[in-house]
Amino acid sequence: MPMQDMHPVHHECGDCPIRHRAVCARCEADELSRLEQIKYYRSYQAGQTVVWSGDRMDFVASVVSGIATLTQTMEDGRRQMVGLLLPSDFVGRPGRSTAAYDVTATTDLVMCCFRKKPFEDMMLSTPHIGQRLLEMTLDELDAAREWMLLLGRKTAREKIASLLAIIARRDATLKLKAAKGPLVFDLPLTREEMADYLGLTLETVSRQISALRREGIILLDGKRHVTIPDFDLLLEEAGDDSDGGVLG
Amino acid sequence: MPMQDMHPVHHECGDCPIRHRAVCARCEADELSRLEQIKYYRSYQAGQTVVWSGDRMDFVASVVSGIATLTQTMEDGRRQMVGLLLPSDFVGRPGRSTAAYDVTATTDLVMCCFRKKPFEDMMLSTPHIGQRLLEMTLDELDAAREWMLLLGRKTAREKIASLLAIIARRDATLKLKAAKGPLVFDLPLTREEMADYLGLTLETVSRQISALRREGIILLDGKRHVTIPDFDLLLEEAGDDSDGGVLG
DNA sequence: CAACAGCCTTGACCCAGATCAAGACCAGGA
DNA sequence: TCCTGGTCTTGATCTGGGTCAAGGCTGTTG
Repeated sequence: MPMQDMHPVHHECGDCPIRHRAVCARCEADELSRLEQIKYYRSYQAGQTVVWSGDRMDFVASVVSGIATLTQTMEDGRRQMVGLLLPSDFVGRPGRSTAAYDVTATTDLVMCCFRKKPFEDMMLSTPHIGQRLLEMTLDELDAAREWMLLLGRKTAREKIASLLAIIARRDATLKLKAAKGPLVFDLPLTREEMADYLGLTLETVSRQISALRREGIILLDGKRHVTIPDFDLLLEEAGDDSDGGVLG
Repeated sequence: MPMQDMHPVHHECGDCPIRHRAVCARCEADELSRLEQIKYYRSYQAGQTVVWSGDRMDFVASVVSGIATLTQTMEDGRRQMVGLLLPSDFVGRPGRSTAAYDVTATTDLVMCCFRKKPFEDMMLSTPHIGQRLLEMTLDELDAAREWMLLLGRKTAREKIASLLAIIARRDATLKLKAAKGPLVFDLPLTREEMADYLGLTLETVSRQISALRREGIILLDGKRHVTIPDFDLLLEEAGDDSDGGVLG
């Protein structure tokens, strides 16, 4: 086993199986080494497609670095993003052999993969992993339902504000930053990708971002670099009551 | 144990824990009797609220008969349905003590409940149940993602056609009916509830249903009784490519 | 350097679906 | 029997966001 693939039992690395760091507290060296044996890495360049909907997909994976999206496309080309995968998020479904969505790398992407069959075997023999996976899936379901409220009932302005809040919050979480003070980050999505996320056109996305900038709710440096001087102000525009975190 | 609560190991009843009939093939009499000991029934009238979002919820449950909905509401009253629960569907989240959504009975409803603590204990000692729950949650996540495509990108007409297709399909499944021939069923939702499902207003729902009726794609007897002479014709209007089942 | 390609912005106009309003239908209660 | 309230339909009008079109900005390639 190469050096960089070894780590202690209670490691904190981002490439662990199904956010493995959260499981480690109770896991055994034995489990870990079994996971080590079936894992491998894959890298993709920004814009590359990981799998197409309907393709055979014989692995599950977790995002190590970079950002990936899940999208659905109708025959006439209308697209809807249905998942946004940030580092530590899980991709793939145990018990299914073909991908249900297009998976695309929107930035350079590294994933930690597990061949499906051995992974499923491990799930059977190691209840922790299944439990952790259930927890993560339930979180994703909650996020999807928050997203449904956004798609069905929010205005364009509220949609943009919500998306910026989601990205800002997740970015702050990843950086382990304190909640207060202005938030600064780079948008990981193009205007078109944001439109696909929000059920809008890219023109509307552009217009609403310009409006928020004009009104001082966000600051823009270039097209991607965002500063949020007052997060509460942004949340007000988003129309959220609960400010529970929403993820991909 | 009262007579009506006893059943053989490979029963087919609809009130079983987390669609228990699907687990039975591999479950033991022992497990079953433990489940029997922690289960109880609750009934609600049409229109009654089961729990409000934010309320304490110390049970998980599966729908025995009738229909329930999960909805989210914004402060100004905009509502979005985020789940439609038909018989055998599961409600509640292990590991969370308050409800995240309003749960409402839209028809008379019977649920088979399990107090949360003993249910969670059982999950730990009985891997089957956790596995089955993971499977069901993944199905729900897929359904939610299909729903997101509907909310974000479909026209009003496509939304209505999709909803009718979903209800017709699930209804046929519950009745174990053959796929061919005209489908006949009663709409379990008011126009307003359909609107909340689809991210539309009730007027638009009404107009689009009228349009589909005028064009012979559906037949209406009264306001609720629907006949679909040709299911494929309906699917065409729905704009679906995959005709995989979508559920609540 | 110019030419080009991606990405983004802004304007002008249009239309699907929201909003506002009026009434139809139907079941239940007095 | 007539009310009454809930549900549904239909019409008239309005508007948020889509569509079409014309550039602007920036980085890359020759």
